[in-house]
Amino acid sequence: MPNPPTSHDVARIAGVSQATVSYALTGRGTISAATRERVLEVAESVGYRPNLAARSMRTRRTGRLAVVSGPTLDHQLRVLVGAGEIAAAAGYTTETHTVDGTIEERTDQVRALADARQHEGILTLVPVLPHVLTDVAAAPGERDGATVVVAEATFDEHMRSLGELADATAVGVFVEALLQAGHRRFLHVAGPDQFASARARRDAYLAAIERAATDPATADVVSLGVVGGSWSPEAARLALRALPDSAPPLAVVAANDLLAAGVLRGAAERGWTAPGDVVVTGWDDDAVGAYLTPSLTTVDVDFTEAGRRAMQRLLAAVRGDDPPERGAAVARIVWRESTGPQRP
Amino acid sequence: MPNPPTSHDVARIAGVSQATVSYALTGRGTISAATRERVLEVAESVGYRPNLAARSMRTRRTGRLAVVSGPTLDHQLRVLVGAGEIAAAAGYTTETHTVDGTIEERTDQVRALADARQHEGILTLVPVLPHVLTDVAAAPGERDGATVVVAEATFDEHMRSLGELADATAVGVFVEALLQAGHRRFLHVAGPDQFASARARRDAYLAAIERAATDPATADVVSLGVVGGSWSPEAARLALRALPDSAPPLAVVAANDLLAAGVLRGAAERGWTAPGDVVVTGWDDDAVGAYLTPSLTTVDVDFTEAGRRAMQRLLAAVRGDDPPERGAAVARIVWRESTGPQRP
DNA sequence: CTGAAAGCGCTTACAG
DNA sequence: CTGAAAGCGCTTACAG
Repeated sequence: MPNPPTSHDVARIAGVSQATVSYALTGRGTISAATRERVLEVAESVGYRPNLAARSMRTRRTGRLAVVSGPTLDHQLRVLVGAGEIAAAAGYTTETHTVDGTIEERTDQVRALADARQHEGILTLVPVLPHVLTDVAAAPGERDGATVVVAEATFDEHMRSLGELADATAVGVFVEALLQAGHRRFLHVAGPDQFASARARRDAYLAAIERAATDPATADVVSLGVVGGSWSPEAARLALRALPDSAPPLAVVAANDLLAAGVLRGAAERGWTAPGDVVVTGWDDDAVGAYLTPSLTTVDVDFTEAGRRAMQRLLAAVRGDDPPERGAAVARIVWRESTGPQRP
Repeated sequence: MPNPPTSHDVARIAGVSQATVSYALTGRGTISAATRERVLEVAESVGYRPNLAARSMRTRRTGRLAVVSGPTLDHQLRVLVGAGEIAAAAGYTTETHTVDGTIEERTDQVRALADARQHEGILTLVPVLPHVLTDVAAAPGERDGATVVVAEATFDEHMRSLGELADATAVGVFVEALLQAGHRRFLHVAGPDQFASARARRDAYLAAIERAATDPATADVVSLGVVGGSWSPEAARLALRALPDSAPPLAVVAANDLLAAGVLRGAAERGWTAPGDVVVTGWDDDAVGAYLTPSLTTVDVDFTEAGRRAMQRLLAAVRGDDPPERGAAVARIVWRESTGPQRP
């Protein structure tokens, strides 16, 4: 068969009109059960598949969603899996688009994708400026049929990030537990400032230290400051090397496991023991981290679940439904050797 | 504007027929430069975007490609980035689909995707049975307009895997270099058998040992066998724990960095030094691996480049061109501390 | 309950 | 060089 069968072919074979075939497949018109069954049988037997381009032209629905990610984040594949799962269950296909550059450039690229109107909705995993985002509070009718754009992480008016993956409350838990265990000298190895998650963890660290300083029981806390500013473990290693000999005993809160690994390496190179002279926490539950010596205390983030939730928010926006309620946190602390024997 | 402008709207404003607008945009018909320019100006000014569903219905081309991946492989995001880059440059959009299950189930899922005929081509990164793959040697005209399916990794008649990412020649280099450095006792920690790459590395290990045994200079080589069979570092750690006390000095070829980390941990737990009692090699150039103590000798795989090449093969097949020539290897050995001071 | 017909927005021979 | 017209394969009021 040179061309795939169309609804006309099915109609001819089933001895009905083409419209009847359409009704049988969409289940929309009024049609007798017997006719529907016969049509569906014929459709099945000839391997009929509706031409989605034609359907889309009539319905003005494309059934396509786009997920925008950055070029490098390893964990985003898991987010994509979760998002794709939910979208598929709702009858949508998802396409992945990669954007890069400054936040303005990324925003422009998302805007261009939305203007192409090929998708019913766009979920962006990379932060973009809020002006491209759809006002989900507005009635769907007021949206001009424009593509709905929803972000996993976005910025509030203070450029603080919002979104599941930017939740940094575990940092406060780390600091408090380490204070409880007797630690008083702290250091934060931060990620790059452009990353919402990195900023959130840094801010949470500074807030936790400030809280500790205010509490009479821990007023003798001292922060050696915030170092780093990239996801490079080399920067973390060098930061450790640059510390004064008097630094230990030291508690380091690293913005992720990679930086924590750099910290451990730097400490080892100076002959500092871990978790003796230096304790350290990471983030992401990197698979290798559990097999470091000492194994890494970290935050296990359920990226797949975060992807599912983000997609649920997008779907709700596309349909004009109320946004789903926020679920339980997707982050869970995993205590291991790098913070010493104490557990909260 | 309630609906986006169509070519009719542009035609009306520009004072030409709708067909002329189409010619101006596709650059296909015979049309005066002046008219074309005027039409393009109007199109630009009203923000005209061709309706791709309508275009697709006429041209029978969708401009869409699909990339099929598994649900878990972290590195595949980089492959996707490379593949998407090439596809976008060729004017295609790429969609990501995830399949799971046995090889038969995955094959069926790819088949269903192809049968839907929504894509001009499908690139599968997960191995599938060869019968879904398009015979790229056949003339495009003989393909019935069916969706072209190309695999990154596939199986030859001996179920050996083919494809950039299954190239395991670095294993032979590891074994030879370690033999040269005086090592004679070897162990392979294998990945899961379902993975083409894992099988390729295991086979390359066995072949290298056999070669060494044949060579008079290294005939005293002894392999303690092949252990493991999953990507779990825990399995690797336990494998080390299960070794006899007499195992060292031992050279371990692990199927990836994660397993190598498990090996190092297991060795440390037994009080074996690395790279003294035990040397180990990994694979993938995991970011944390470089900061382990000892840092991990590994294989840096350019996943993005592998993705680019795979997509180039798909595009060639879609267009009916000859497949592109195989480029230089995408894998590069990175020697670090875990194999000791010797370098080949 | 079923069918004839219009129309979604394009591309492309064909006529002028 | 330009336009009128057909048609890609659907969905959906509307008439019977």
